Amino acid sequence: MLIQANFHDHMGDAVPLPICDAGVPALLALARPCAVSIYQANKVIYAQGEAAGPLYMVEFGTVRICRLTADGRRQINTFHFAGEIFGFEAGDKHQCYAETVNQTGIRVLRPNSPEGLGTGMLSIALKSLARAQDHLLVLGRMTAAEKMATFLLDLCERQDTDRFIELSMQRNDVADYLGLTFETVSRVLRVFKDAGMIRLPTVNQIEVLDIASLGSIVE
Amino acid sequence: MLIQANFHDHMGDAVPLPICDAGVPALLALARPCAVSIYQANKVIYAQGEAAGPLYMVEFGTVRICRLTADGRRQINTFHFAGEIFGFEAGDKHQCYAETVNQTGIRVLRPNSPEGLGTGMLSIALKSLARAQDHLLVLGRMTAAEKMATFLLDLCERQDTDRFIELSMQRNDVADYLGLTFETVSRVLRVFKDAGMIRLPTVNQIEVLDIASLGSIVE
DNA sequence: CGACCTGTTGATTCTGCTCAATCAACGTGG
DNA sequence: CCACGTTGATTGAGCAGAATCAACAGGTCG
Repeated sequence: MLIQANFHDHMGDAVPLPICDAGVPALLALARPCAVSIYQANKVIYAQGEAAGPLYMVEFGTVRICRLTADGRRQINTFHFAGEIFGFEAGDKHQCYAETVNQTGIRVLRPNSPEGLGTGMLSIALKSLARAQDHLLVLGRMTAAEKMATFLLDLCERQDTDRFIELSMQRNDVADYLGLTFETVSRVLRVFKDAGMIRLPTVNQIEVLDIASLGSIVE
Repeated sequence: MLIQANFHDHMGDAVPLPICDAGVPALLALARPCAVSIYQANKVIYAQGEAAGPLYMVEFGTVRICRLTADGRRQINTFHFAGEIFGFEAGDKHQCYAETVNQTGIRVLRPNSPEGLGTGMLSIALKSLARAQDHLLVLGRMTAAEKMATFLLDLCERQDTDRFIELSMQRNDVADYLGLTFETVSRVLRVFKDAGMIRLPTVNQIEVLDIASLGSIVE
């Protein structure tokens, strides 16, 4: 079991490990291979306002990219899972902050040419943009049930399963991702369960029983 | 006055004009200079699902980038004003559609190198991403008044004024941009007016009387 | 003039939030 | 081993903010 660490600790306590396996995607051959750091849960990878620089790749675990309002409300823009890349910014400062959700391995990608990773980076940035645009529709125009169904279907796709979802984040994170409260997340899951669409074997597992019905909620 | 055209007409009826002024920004010197097309209001520039290809630059007027849910609810992701560039996509198909809001001049930018506009395009894509991320926080975690105040302040910045806003879009567009109904937009504007923060000389003009108070709503 | 469109305003409804109690899982310390 | 505290999840009751439904006003165009 993971040792739950204090919430807002910084990356200083990450444990850098000299793991350098050769299985890095071809896209990223341009970057200098770097060690993987292992972070415990709820550790800050970079903070809002911090100087932006390197890119990061998730080796295992889950990362959340967040923003806060002045009075502390939080919006999670995206979750990143194994194999995904994050950390690019328009300006020279991070306007979002990145944290680990659970125990997570992160590889730093330092471009070895001054102008960055070039074409590969553009393609990744455009994918991020597409994902953000998808999410705008969800946040702006969907009901709680539609948001939740969209989220579950997205997880199914990204975890490459049509039945068993491992939920690495907790209700609070899901709520802040979908623009809801954690109570509403809980209630909607119950509705889906009562409708026979899902099962909840444990708190962190969701078994999808009727993917078609979930799909029909989103339409 | 503009001639209001039918809603979902396609770009076939755009009037291509052979205007080729030399004032194109340095960033875009890589693109073949093209003619400017003049569109009337509410014309489709590209449709959802259509093959993505060229970039577009707004010469004058306003463009909205939209998505629809299956049952017709609309989310406007961004508005684009003069000088701004839009039209890039992650895949080979447009996942959003672009329409003119009012009479608008659009220059098509066809990259003359096969891999596109390169570094310049990355920088533009990252700005779009940053804008989308800002908007996620607005849609997910702000109240109607906060959304509206954020929108007005954003318009002030982008129109480079701290008093007189020319509102090129109508209430319905603002609502679909902020994830509200047009009635709510109307009501919130009235609240701001009654509070002495703004004046509404005409339906399409907003004079900001107390920018500090607007700012304090957003915090 | 009448038809239509956009915007404003009012009345009512309802979705999702707030506040609060309870429960289960887990760890700690006597 | 059990009492206790903590944390995350569930559930309930009541409320509030925004949506919906509806009426109406002002402007434009045929």
